[in-house]
Amino acid sequence: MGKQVISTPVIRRLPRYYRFLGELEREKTERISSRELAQRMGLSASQIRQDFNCFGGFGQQGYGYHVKELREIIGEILGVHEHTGVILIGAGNLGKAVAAHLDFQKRGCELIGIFDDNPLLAGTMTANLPIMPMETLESFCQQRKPQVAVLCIPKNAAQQLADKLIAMGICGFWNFSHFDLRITNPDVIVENVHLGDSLMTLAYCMHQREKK
Amino acid sequence: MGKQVISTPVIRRLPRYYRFLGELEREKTERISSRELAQRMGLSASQIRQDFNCFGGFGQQGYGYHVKELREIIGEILGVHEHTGVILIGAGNLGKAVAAHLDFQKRGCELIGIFDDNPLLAGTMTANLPIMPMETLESFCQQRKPQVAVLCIPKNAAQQLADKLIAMGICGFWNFSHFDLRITNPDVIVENVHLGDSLMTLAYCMHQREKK
DNA sequence: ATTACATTGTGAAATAGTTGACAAATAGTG
DNA sequence: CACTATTTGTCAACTATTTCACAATGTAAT
Repeated sequence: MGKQVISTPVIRRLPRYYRFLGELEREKTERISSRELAQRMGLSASQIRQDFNCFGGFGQQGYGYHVKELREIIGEILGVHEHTGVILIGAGNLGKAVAAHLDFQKRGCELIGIFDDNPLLAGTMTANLPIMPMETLESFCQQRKPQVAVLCIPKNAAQQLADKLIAMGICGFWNFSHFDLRITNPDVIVENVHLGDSLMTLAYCMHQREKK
Repeated sequence: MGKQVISTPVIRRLPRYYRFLGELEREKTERISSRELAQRMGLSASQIRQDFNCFGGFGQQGYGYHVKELREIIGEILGVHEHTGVILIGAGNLGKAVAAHLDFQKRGCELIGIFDDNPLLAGTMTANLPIMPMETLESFCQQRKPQVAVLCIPKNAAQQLADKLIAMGICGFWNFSHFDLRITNPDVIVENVHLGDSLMTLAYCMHQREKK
């Protein structure tokens, strides 16, 4: 059984499965069938079976899936027990909110440093970490070797900074700047969060709705 | 030429086209071919032509597209000149950041009210708006008739609040809570922003990368 | 143990989305 | 004006993704 490549749509559904299974676990549900889970998640049962089957299939015929076991397996696939080092750059409104709002540890990441070029912020605490000046970024990366950078910076600074960060050993970006990074190195992974695009999509749908 | 339905992937690309065309306009570029735009955006030229053609095609053979004109048309399609009323609920870290960080007006929306159930926040200003107590939400909706609610609240409060908001006339949600709303009414539009899922997807890709 | 029922895993069919190819049209040039 | 180089709009081919259908297998009840 050679290792097939998992398609992007499947990967993007995994965190959602993980979330729903967490809910079920909290509700003390021990088993669930693809049909029930499908109904709850608004998917088709066959899609769920197909998805799980990409990783080998962990159900039992005539029974369904063990909620706890299934959640653990998906957690393992997602790597929730990893400790990927993450730094966050730009401690403005959004940067602080991201640092404070998300539990990185539950998601296989560890936020180990926050940087901002505003000297007034240096030393203030966010998410139990002191905000550090940009001058210290390079030596920090040499010492601690973070792999992922969260970019919460204005769009005009993004590309230049990203290039520098790659030179410092960063190989993954969680990009909140309203800018699409041009990364030539195929080993560098970029996950964009374009909040503006998301809002515009909603606005489009709202205004289409009106027309009906 | 009957009006076909535009597929979701196409719609989701529109804001990105709009963004890139804005950049080109700022660079004083007057015309662009699908080939050049494709290269810049990392898409195929044929996809770009196909996408624009959903709305009728606004290029000129042998010339390409007028940047400014094209941007205006896409802006019109997206409804950037609309004034959809938006309220934001939950003025924590994330709520404040979203309110302050995004230019709603440029995207066809108008942020007209911010609400939070913490009485200590009542009256403090965010994004030029006073934070209002939740008790005033209903009368506010009756008067101002907002259509969209941004949910920046804990996941356990989300479903109940969403139901109430629908009863108050809200028909679109921009949902930042780590919870998938169960909305039965097909006329209500939900745009989820699951930051946690996005981070997990990145984490998955990072840890797959390692294995190679 | 036997039987009836439920539910998975899976290959095949159907649907959706992307890419390729080219005729038709226009721009630009001498 | 005639000719060449571009580039769109569009149909068809291709690829990816989802859904369907059902044999195989296990559960649960008697």
